[in-house]
Amino acid sequence: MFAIQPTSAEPIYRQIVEQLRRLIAGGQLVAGELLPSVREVAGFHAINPMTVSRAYGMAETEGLLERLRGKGMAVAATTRSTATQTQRMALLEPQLLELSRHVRELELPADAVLRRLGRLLGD
Amino acid sequence: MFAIQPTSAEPIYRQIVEQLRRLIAGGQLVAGELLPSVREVAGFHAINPMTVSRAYGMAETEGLLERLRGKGMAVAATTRSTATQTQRMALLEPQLLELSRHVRELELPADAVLRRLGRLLGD
DNA sequence: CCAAGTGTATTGTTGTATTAATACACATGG
DNA sequence: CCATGTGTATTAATACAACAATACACTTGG
Repeated sequence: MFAIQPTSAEPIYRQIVEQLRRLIAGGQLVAGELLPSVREVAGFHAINPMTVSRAYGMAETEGLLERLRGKGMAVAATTRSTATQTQRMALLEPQLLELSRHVRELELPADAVLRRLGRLLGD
Repeated sequence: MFAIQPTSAEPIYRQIVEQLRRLIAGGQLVAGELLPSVREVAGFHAINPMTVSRAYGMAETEGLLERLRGKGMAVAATTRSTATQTQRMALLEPQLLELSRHVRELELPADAVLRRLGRLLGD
């Protein structure tokens, strides 16, 4: 039901869109699957329904979702259920670049960072 | 002279503050060192002097910088020149946590991510 | 058929964040 | 001494996010 942090600086509607991008690319949401309704999500997180609608609308424009009139929003059929690993890695690239810039500014040794990340990734 | 991207969603003043935090913690800016003046930075990047001043002001409040009246801003003397590696790693932690959440959502294998990051870090 | 469920367009309001424009107080240093 | 350099207080302009309250078009399912 989406991990939303209403306090974050990241706008809520964008948190939802970006999460949709990753969950669909990763295959945790499969083509045709019906999403929780705008009012469900809004009620659960105590946010405005229009905020969720906005996120869904952007995801539709992006081709991630499609609107089933009267039923709700579903994962678009045109989306190949799971993107290739290379495609999924590409979604991570900007974040990795920013991270490595920060590592350099902090003058941290690469292996220490890699060890810590490895542990976080459950390895 | 700071790496600023005026187009980024990240506010300019915060880009500066966070960069100061890392450069000081990493030891690339040493205690007592004089920073480029507000107008120098603003002119160089074609941004408003007040934006730079705001960043400097916040860094002073945070104890990173101190104001030398009539001369400018300098790296605070109280700052131990270089933080311990553990302290520097802590500054990276939030970013690592967000990254690992995205990796899970994308269902990417840990070793692929670690290999890519390793390459970006110059191995 | 029709109540109840979809998403959404519309309008207005509120609160906040960011940046800009301007003018000011102050210290330096030849 | 005073031109020149600091940083900054103040005010305003702009944009954006989120909320609120409706009303609407549509489909489903009993």
